[in-house]
Amino acid sequence: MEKIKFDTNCKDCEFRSMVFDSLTEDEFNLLNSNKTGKIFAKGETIIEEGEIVNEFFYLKKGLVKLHKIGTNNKTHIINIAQPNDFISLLSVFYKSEYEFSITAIEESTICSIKLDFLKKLVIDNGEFSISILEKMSESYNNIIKTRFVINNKQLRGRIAYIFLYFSESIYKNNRFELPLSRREIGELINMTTENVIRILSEFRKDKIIIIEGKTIEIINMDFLKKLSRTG
Amino acid sequence: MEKIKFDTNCKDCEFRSMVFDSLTEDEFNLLNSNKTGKIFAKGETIIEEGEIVNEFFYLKKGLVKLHKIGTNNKTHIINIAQPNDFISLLSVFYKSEYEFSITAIEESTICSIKLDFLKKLVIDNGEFSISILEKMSESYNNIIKTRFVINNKQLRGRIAYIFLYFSESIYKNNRFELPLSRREIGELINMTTENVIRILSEFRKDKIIIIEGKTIEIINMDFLKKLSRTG
DNA sequence: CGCGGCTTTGATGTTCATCAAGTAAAGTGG
DNA sequence: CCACTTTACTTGATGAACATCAAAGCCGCG
Repeated sequence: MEKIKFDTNCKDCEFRSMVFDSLTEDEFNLLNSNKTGKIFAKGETIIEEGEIVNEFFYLKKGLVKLHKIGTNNKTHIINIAQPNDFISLLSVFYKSEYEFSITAIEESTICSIKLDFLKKLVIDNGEFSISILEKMSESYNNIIKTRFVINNKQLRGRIAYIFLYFSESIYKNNRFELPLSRREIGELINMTTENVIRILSEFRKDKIIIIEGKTIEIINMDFLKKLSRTG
Repeated sequence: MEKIKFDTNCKDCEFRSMVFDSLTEDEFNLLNSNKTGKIFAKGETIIEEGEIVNEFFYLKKGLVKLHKIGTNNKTHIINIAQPNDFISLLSVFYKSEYEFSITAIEESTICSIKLDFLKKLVIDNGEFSISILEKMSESYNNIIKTRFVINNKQLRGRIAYIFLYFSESIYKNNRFELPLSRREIGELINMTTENVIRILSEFRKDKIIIIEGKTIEIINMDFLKKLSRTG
């Protein structure tokens, strides 16, 4: 089945101001005709690890996870990407194959540009190169820093950290719907499903959060913040 | 005390073929006059976390560690960089301050280029931009992959992995001198000093390695490889 | 309506960090 | 160059944190 194509003019896209602003009028029009927009349903695979890189993707709307199967045959989630993230930046310039799989965890709109065209833009337009370098550094740095922070915490601290992340960085709300299953949360912050659930129950009993299935409401924000800081 | 300056013509540098090859004759001559070479002794700090970024460093010779203090106040080594690595690439295009400290773990020759000049090269020369993007992707990818692999192993597997890394990737020899103390090895692969020592003793007793102070010789390579694979 | 995946709780065992204490090695100052 | 201090290395004992195993309820979906 053909994917639903999403069609719009890049002029209306918030991305323009972020990176593509340095493009000339001509380049911008070319970009417009070289891009494709697609909508992926929750759970749908966008990129499979090992696929040949010939397009460059960015996330316009929705939420996706980057993941990879470890040597122990268990899936690990490396990162959650939000709108405006360049989700395939991590492989594009280095490898001919994607290093990670990418899957939608909410309905997501993905725009893609042919890699050759992107490279041409980089070669032709110096300001644009700098923008891409900055954006790429930022993405990579965030991933490294986040992994670093998570690994420095024990389980309770990791749950606190990730809940604050959802609340503050993604949903900007004390109450939000978890886009991940308990198992996926474990995959994201390196712990077993059982322990995710156990700590959730503990937090519920201690009146730090209210749980209604996938909906989480943070009640004692201070406690979570303290826990996230100290580990 | 002024640092020893190391002076040579970039024409003779192996780097040229790697990245700077795409520069024009003029740009290359400018590079030559904009670069400085310095020699750092073992243990000497090259960059301190938080310092302002205004130079771009690459490692011509030697071995350095990238490290950072975690929330638990313990030092963690993020990466070991080898000759030809662009050791400050990770912060240059994103932040105005370095994210990590960098310290020489062997006598190291570091070449540096003023950041403004590097940015000018990127803007002016499209092919060079692509080289930098590729090199940067590679560095970041390696770090993420290595951290991923290490965290998927238990202690014995981590030691096996890191010894194979020293033996195969750095020293190309079954016998090598460890550039890190036992504590630093722990900082690199996330374990306590005591457990590093314990597992070293265990490997010695099981005739997998011979230890003479800092010198390690791998005897049972197959065992180490198997251990490194399975965890 | 039955099957598989997700969730939950409890019991058990393993892995690893922490604590303690001692030896060896490497700087440091008189 | 020697006494002194500090840092690195080593081993053992203990306990905490966490994974694993087991069992059962729940829900959605074909």
